[in-house]
Amino acid sequence: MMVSQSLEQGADTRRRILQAALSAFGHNDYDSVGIRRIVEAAGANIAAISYHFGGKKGLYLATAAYLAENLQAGMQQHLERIAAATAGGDPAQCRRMLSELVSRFAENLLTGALSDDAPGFIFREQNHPTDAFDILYEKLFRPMHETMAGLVACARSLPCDAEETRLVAHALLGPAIAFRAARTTMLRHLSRPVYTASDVARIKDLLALLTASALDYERRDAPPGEQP
Amino acid sequence: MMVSQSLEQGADTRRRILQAALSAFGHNDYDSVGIRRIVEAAGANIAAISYHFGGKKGLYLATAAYLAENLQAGMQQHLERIAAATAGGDPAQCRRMLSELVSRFAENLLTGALSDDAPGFIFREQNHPTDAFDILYEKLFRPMHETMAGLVACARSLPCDAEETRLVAHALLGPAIAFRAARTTMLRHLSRPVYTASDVARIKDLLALLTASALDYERRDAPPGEQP
DNA sequence: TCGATTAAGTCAAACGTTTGTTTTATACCT
DNA sequence: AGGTATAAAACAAACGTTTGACTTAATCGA
Repeated sequence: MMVSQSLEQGADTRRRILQAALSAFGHNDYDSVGIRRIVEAAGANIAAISYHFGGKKGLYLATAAYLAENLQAGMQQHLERIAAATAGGDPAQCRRMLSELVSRFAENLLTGALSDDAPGFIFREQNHPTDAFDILYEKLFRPMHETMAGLVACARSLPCDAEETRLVAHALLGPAIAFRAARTTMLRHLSRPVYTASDVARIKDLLALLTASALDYERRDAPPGEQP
Repeated sequence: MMVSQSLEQGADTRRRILQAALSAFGHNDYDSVGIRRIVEAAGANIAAISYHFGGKKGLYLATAAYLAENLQAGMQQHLERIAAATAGGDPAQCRRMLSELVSRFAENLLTGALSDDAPGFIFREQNHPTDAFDILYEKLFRPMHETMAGLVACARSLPCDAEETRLVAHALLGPAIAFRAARTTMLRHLSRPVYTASDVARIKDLLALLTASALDYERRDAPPGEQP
């Protein structure tokens, strides 16, 4: 246990501070969070922030990168699997995968390991973009959108980069976003303090159905039989 | 102009401060906004906040009430008209009104008079509810949700207070919310700095179609003819 | 292998600035 | 006179940052 104590001690402190910072910045605004509370929660010293991250702003950006990498790790496998399957080009399968992806996206937002800290960070960056937004966009939003757009394009026989494709892909993620971004409102509608496990299950199933049905927009007057 | 100068002067200062506070709290976090900047923008003195609102927290709550009243004023007419028509109980008409309401909701979020300031305020209260959330919920979220739930219940022949009804009503607002809450992301997807007028028009039309189509969830295998 | 040197990391203390709030004083109109 | 409103100044508290001393581990020359 004595080998390379100082070699890893710095990295450990860095990680503890990042974890504390993610929790703090996820639940409170940037200016509401004092670096004193962060280092206190991390069991470190105030000067550690200036030393390891160059200051509070540097810590914030490092936290964004830390968050992006952790979230990306939990999604990349699904996105890659879907991208591989999309190459086939079967619309029916793309519709199924779209429902599954939206459902899984909702689950990550509602019960994922980072579902407590990440949304607060992300939604703040949407309203008040800083340099952290670029990190989140490249590592999270863009890959997610590209995958969604690919599925929508396949399912609706549209060009991948068509404006309609992008709008639909974004809109289809809306319901899942709403259950997390407006969680407090939804919970008050349900007269409930938190989402229960069965709530999440019902939401997931409902979103899968709504997604599949919404994909048929502008086609409701078409013949009922399911053809490619 | 000389009558009751001091009687209205106080109210004027109050209103100017509220307007400046709404703009400030809508674009920046609570702790990022200094009361000195607010009174500077409002052309008032620092002590005016303590005098008129009892402090910064009192100003924030007053701003929430001010925002809620202004937003409510722009929606109540539509909600009342819809509520009156819903009493008829025609599912086909309810579906039409649902699409129209979602479309109008999106327009308010994207181009309304308060679309600059309000969303930032609202989304922050969703992530970090304070006493201001209760004000917003009672005056905005609950009436909107009740109307949506009523339309969904009528369109799908469900009880008004059924859990499914509430979930669907919330989910159907999701796409509109996504185009504003994740506006920065969507704009980057479109390689555009701001939504153009035609963007908003396309989004409105698309959301109306998606809403109508999504309402047919779990029924796609049913006979195509439209029956009550 | 020993002693000196360098670098990394942590720590308590103090820096100057800014925060929201309060106090004190001054006009203004009834 | 008396309440209303604004103004300037001062308040303690908290902010992010910096400083210099201290410990520890690794490196180097002899």
